[in-house]
Amino acid sequence: MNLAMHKQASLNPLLWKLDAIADLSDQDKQAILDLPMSVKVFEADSDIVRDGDRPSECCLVLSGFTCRYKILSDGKRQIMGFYIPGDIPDLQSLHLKVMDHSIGALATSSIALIPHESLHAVLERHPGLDAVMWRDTLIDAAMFRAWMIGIGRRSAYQRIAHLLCELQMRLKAVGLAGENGYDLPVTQNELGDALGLSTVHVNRVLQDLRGEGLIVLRGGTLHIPDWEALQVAGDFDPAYLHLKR
Amino acid sequence: MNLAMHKQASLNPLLWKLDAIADLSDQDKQAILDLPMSVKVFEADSDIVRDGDRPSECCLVLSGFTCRYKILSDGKRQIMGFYIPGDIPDLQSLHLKVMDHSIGALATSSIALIPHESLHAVLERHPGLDAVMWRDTLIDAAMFRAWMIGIGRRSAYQRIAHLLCELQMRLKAVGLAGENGYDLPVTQNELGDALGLSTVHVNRVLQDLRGEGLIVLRGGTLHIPDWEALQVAGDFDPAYLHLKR
DNA sequence: CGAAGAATTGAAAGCCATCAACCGCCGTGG
DNA sequence: CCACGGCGGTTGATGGCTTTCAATTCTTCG
Repeated sequence: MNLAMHKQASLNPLLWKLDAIADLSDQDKQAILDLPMSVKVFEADSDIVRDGDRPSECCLVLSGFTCRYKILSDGKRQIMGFYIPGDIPDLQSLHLKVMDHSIGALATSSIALIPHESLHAVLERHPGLDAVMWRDTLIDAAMFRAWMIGIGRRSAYQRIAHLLCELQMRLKAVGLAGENGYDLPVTQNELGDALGLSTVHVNRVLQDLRGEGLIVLRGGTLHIPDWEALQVAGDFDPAYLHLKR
Repeated sequence: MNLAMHKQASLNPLLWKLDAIADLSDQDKQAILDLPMSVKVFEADSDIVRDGDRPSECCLVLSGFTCRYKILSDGKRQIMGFYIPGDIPDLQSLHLKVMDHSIGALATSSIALIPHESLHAVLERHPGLDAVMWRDTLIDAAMFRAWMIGIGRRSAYQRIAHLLCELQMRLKAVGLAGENGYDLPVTQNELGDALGLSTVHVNRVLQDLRGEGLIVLRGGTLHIPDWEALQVAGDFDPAYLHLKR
């Protein structure tokens, strides 16, 4: 990647993200940079795409923090994933016309909207990109599976540790985490909805993790004093993220 | 679909399945029928693909009953999905080189093995098929999400009802379920591993479901006396399966 | 008929949810 | 400048769904 492209990459977290999961040719990268998109800012707690929608564009997270969630008939919410800059949480809408869940902003987020037709056209002309995008949705599915395993078979303590590990890896891949910590603009209530736990229990387990010296979490900033130990506590194996390094 | 093709379709459950989730051209169908494949029979409780493998072929279920699962470091097993004739549980291996979980046979199953290179070649020449296959993996991901919601936010009673509903819909789509029931060659232990429940609790909840008159389950055969009621009990909405009808 | 696996039952314990209250921070407005 | 209001975080008590352990019955099949 030459200097000019590097500069553009910093403007486009999508390239950072794709670079972390696959090898892209320069033509493919340029094609991405040439994609038409309109940028829109979403306030915290607002919906970007709603359950039942038939989107005609995909949303690329440029900054902020978003999540995939669904509201059940009894009002409970299950968050199924957190999406950070570089992610396209509704890439699937390219091939699944009706949304079966919602995408929402947890913090103020700027979102690039890319028309389906533009994406389809680019993917058709760049088979390599098509493969990478497919791969991205497959990694998304792998994260669902990891999440499922956590909810199904791990204790609350392990689950939270695992989630914090996953975010560390993913945020670092797009340059948004340091070696041992990151900003986590997520409430304990939202963590609970993500992990299938009550807010109260999340609070208590976080205190346990703090007590063990595994995390320092204050004011939306997470510090991980001992990365190895946290991985062990969360039974975390990053293989499922399918990152290149 | 003309008569000749219909006949071949009965030989290839994959066509039935794809027909249920997308519109295929006759050329696309023929391309699928022309795929080279070798058939292999797997005994119950044997692995078809293993965690850590780097498959060079995809496995298409022709008959039997298989599942996707992962063993945790403490020995617990989480089953992440059941796969039935017409499904290609490791289609993802086309773009994710290393398996992050295993595929196993729950009942004796005949599996068609299709070389990656053949699939890649066909998908390249048939963009429509490429889209359908991508769509298939996206529906797989949607099932993970539905599963996750169940484990995270639904009671054991709802979860089991929901799973039985899902299988009814999917089996019917490939002609393996009647209007109100199907063969379910799955032990209560396996149901538990799928739903994040203990065997004992699965047993008790099944008795509850029987007591409510929602299911009749004996000797691996499930009968659903009141389909509507079971859907309500499981809070089941088939939208996530993205079936055409 | 015997053995192995699957289903079932009972009792006890534990993790986590629920309910309810209180604290602390921070932005707003008088 | 300080009171107010709201949200997020924290704490305590209680209860229930589910697990675990253990033992028994039922099924299937060689």
